[in-house]
Amino acid sequence: MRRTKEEAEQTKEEIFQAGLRVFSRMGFAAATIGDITRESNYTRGAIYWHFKSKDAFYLELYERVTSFILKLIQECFKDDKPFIQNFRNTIETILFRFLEDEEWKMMNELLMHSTESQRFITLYTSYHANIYDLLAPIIQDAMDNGEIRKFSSPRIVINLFSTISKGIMENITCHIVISKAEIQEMIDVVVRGISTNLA
Amino acid sequence: MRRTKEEAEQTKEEIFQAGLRVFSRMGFAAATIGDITRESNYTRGAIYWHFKSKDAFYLELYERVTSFILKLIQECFKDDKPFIQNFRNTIETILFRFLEDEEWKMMNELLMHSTESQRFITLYTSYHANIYDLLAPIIQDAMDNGEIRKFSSPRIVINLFSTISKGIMENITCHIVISKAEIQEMIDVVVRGISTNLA
DNA sequence: TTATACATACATCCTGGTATGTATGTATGT
DNA sequence: ACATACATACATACCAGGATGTATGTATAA
Repeated sequence: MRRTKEEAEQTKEEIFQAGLRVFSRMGFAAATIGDITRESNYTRGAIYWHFKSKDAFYLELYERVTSFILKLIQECFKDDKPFIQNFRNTIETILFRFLEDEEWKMMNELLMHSTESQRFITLYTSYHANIYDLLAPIIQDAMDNGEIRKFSSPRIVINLFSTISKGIMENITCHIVISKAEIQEMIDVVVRGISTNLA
Repeated sequence: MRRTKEEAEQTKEEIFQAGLRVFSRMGFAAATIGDITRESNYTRGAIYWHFKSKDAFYLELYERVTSFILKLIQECFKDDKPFIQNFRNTIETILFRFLEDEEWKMMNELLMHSTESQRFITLYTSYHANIYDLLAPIIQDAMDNGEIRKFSSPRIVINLFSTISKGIMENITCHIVISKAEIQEMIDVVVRGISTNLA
């Protein structure tokens, strides 16, 4: 039953991939070792041979994913093109790849730990729909008035609205931003970005 | 042991509040009914009297919180001031309150289901620190060059970078945005916002 | 008295972790 | 070259703890 070193490496890799899928799909707490065995077609023995515990597994996976993503960002900014161009390129690369590359998507979802349970995504979607119904006409007016630039849909502005709110909240939760002044600077950027004329 | 109707309502409210604290702190999967009993000083019997199941409890809490937040947004946009002013005001209100009002903070964290486990927040913080170390000098250069506006710290731009990335990713996950064109429009807003000159 | 508003006790299931079994690669002495 | 001893790479079985949900007990409002 003993495999060669290469085979064992392969096994660990398969378990890794299965763990990635499971954790990104279900979140850390909801995911069980049993889920990973089913996803990987290996047994608990294999998983506990390669990883000390569920925590350790998650940590290793997390670290691996972060380092991978950091490397990508690093490479995106390596060119000595103008900053703005690099900035735009990097985000586009990250996001377009998120649309197309399933593994990349899972890696990022793991980092965001935002889909704690797929079961509740519909909840959030409907919440967002409510926000949309509320703000869409207001934003449409503002676009028609020429107060803000004309976007393809009010949804763009609404998404920016919720994105920036949630993003800053999460920064606060993780003790990254704390001052009101900083918050205002970040809001200013978006306001300036959607305005027709500069402040 | 039977209470009056008002007392029962009060009990349910206390359980609600305790559930809010527990779910926002630990996430849905990790939180247990036992945690809520300890937080509320009521027993499992009380909780299962007022709520059909753990799922049902969470759903009711979620709905209650979303409707509360929606109402606040609604009120913020009620004034017929210029849109931009309302927009800025609303986000500021939401975020400043997030800094100051503990219950408000918990309600939003519940919606974000972003703090699945407080145990791992340090992980994310350190990940963010790595991104900071990587991008801070690049952004400082761009500010010095006059390529982008001078912010109080490179952190502002970095936070915008990660905020917008994660925000759009989550929109994709929840099937809210899907086209590349929409993504580009959103990125454009931030790029325009940080640029020294308009596109 | 009866429905209510809980508290208590219980039944069942599931999870993480561990102990054990076992087949096989691999290093080593001869 | 080859037998042997051991480490490795898992699979299987098991266990203690804890989780949800339910059944039951009970005091009291109505």
